[in-house]
Amino acid sequence: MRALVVEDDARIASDLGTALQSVGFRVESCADGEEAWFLGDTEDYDLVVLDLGLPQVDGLTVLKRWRGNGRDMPVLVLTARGAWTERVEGIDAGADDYLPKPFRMEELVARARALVRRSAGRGSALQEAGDLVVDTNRMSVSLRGVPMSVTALEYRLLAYLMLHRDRIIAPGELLEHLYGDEDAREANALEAVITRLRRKLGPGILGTRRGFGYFLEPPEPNA
Amino acid sequence: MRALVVEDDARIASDLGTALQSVGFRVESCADGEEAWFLGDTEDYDLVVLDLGLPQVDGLTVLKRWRGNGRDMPVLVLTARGAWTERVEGIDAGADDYLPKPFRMEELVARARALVRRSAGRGSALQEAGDLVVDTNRMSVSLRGVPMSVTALEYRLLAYLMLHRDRIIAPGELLEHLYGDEDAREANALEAVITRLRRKLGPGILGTRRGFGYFLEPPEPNA
DNA sequence: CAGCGGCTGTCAGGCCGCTGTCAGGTCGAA
DNA sequence: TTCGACCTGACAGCGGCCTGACAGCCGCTG
Repeated sequence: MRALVVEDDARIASDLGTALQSVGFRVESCADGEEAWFLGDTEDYDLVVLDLGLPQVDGLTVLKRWRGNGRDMPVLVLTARGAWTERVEGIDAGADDYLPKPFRMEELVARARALVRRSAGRGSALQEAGDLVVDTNRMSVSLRGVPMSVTALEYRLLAYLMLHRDRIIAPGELLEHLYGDEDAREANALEAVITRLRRKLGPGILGTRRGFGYFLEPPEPNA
Repeated sequence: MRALVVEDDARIASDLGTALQSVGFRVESCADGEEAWFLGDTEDYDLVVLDLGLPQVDGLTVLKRWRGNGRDMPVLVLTARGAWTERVEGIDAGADDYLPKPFRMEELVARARALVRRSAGRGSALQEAGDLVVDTNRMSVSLRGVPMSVTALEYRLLAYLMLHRDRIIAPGELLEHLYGDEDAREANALEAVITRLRRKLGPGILGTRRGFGYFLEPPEPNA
């Protein structure tokens, strides 16, 4: 999961970053609206946490621009306390959820995860695809009801494929998701993870489309 | 367990603090409504003890603000004796329990623990997970029916794992709940506690998921 | 005040599982 | 058949985690 934190208060931004990281997000952040607008428009995030009071360009303006350009990632807006009018404007601008400042980090995390799940079209902590079940609470995976042990990296890979099980994920996107671009790895690192995962999962689960990327096989209609 | 005491009388606040600490709470306190409102909104408490007569902002107002912001932690309100109108207002504001001043410390402690248990969705003071039983009344732990002695820190760690036994707890979250962020410790401090606990508990109770965190092993299905 | 013992954080050392890299091998597409 | 994308077994390094030792702190005791 890739998250963008747009927040000009360095301390809050840092807290947000660590909180989101601790539940599996890879977090990037920026402090002003201009950069936020650029990043949100060019990069692909699974979640954006957006503070409204920003230097240069107001958060609401940024949000409107994104939506105007057809960007539909879930956006969680941080509003000032009691700023009732901001909420209404936020709704119009296309925010997905709100949190008044100051807020509890746990609540933000809970809402963030709910947003991501909702945006993927599922509401449960248990995500299923065919024989595969991923429990985001226990961070565990089970296959045909049998729990299996996966490493941290394997888990993140599986969870990401699970969330986007309706499309094919390019290797570059997976590398981006697993490592980020600051400490990038060779493509072979990803292939190694895939191989190890397949050894555990068995055939017919994790598929490849040569030249395109990886995907989770749809459940068998028979049996 | 983390508790916030909101009380402007320094002596009462001090007594409350020691009483709650003696039954296992990590206590923070503040003396005016403004700070209380901020703390209750930003920090995560398992219990709040709230006096209504406060400088700056009235306790009821603080409580209403919390609830208005969706904070649902259990709040125990201290009312002046015979001020039954305050109770009615308190109910509307969203208090969970009341205690008229002056009160006996034992009663407050009992109600406080009952509140915490209720909010955790477990009605009993006895929490069980497999062979392990934690008695939050006596602050005692027993293993396979045999009582065992644990230190204060070990107890708090166990009680927290017990309360969240359905998921994996990241080391950062445990550090946060054992120490708070104001006097943070290195991760190794937590590891030391874990090691000492495991030495007492024996194998198969306190598990590790490398890269994720710690958890209580589910009970053995076989006898 | 000195001594003592329990509790706990820090340090240093070590183990071992995880993971990236490498060197091939395999397979599909044109 | 050729090329390149992809797979895979082996291996080494890293780092998460564990643990024994030690010292500081604190309450208790004489």
